[in-house]
Amino acid sequence: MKYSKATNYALHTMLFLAVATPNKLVSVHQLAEWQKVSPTYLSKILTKLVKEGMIDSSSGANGGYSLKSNWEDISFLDIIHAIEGKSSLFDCCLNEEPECLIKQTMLSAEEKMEDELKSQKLVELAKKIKVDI
Amino acid sequence: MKYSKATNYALHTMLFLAVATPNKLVSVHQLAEWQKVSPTYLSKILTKLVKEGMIDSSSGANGGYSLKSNWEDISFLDIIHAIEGKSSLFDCCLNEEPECLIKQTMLSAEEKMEDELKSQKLVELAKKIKVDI
DNA sequence: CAATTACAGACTTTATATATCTATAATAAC
DNA sequence: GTTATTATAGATATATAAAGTCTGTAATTG
Ligand code: SF4
Ligand code: SF4
Repeated sequence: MKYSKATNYALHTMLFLAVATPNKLVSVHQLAEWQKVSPTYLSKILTKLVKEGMIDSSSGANGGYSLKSNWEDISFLDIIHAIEGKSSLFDCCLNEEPECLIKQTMLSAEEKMEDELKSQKLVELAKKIKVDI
Repeated sequence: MKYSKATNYALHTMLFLAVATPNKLVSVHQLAEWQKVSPTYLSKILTKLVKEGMIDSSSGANGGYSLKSNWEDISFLDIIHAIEGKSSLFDCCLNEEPECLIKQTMLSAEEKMEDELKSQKLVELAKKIKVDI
């Protein structure tokens, strides 16, 4: 069980947009070159973020991607959910038996991780990095 | 990102051993039939648990698997680690940059989940289930 | 010895992640 | 309006890992 590389690319891209160029448009070409990944593949990933309403895109010359105006609300969990989906990490055969203790335990542990990821806002990381620089 | 079915089988098996027959030997045949999974596949999984010192096995007629004497210390995390391995869920290209904020955030969230899984002991679940019955 | 059970390794199958290729649509610059 | 630039979509391909099978071996019991 691992986070996918796609999630990794999404997190890095979002932090890049937040730190380096909070307003300007950045092309997938730049982002892909920086992360050493193919532009078409990264494009697929970024399109998911667009559909989740986290970033804007514009076609044409000097087009690219930019954070949406409400970007300061975005958490790590939002980004991860956009790429990995929102279903539980624990799949059991039948999702009947709501009071099953195994399921409860696994879900509650997962919730602890999600709570932490939800509390980590992109904007806070971006601020810290800017101070470092 | 999902927990593997193997982890699911391991958790179910351990709880079965803890609840139903804390002392007696149970064959993989029984365990596999109960979980509707092939015996040879389940056998592979249980061998991992043997190697991690969580259960004992004995060959020969009337052989099978049983919990080890120290089984009351076993947590969910122990079982999961035995099957999924102990490496982090978050893999980034170079594991340099120890102060990287993305990595720190992901690892600390994962730690929250692991802390919860570590606090959930098999024996406590077994007790609750026995009371229910 | 014969039956039963765990263990080991090679192998196959299936599923998913990762990546590529090609074509289309939108926009800006000229 | 034409051309260059950029995002989007869908089909396809490759790589990797999970899931499961098959076969043979070792250990134990009776
Ligand atoms: S017993 Fe619980 S964990 Fe297992 S399959 Fe049923 S609901 Fe899921
Ligand atoms: S920047 Fe941080 S998260 Fe990204 S690859 Fe480097 S260490 Fe890993």
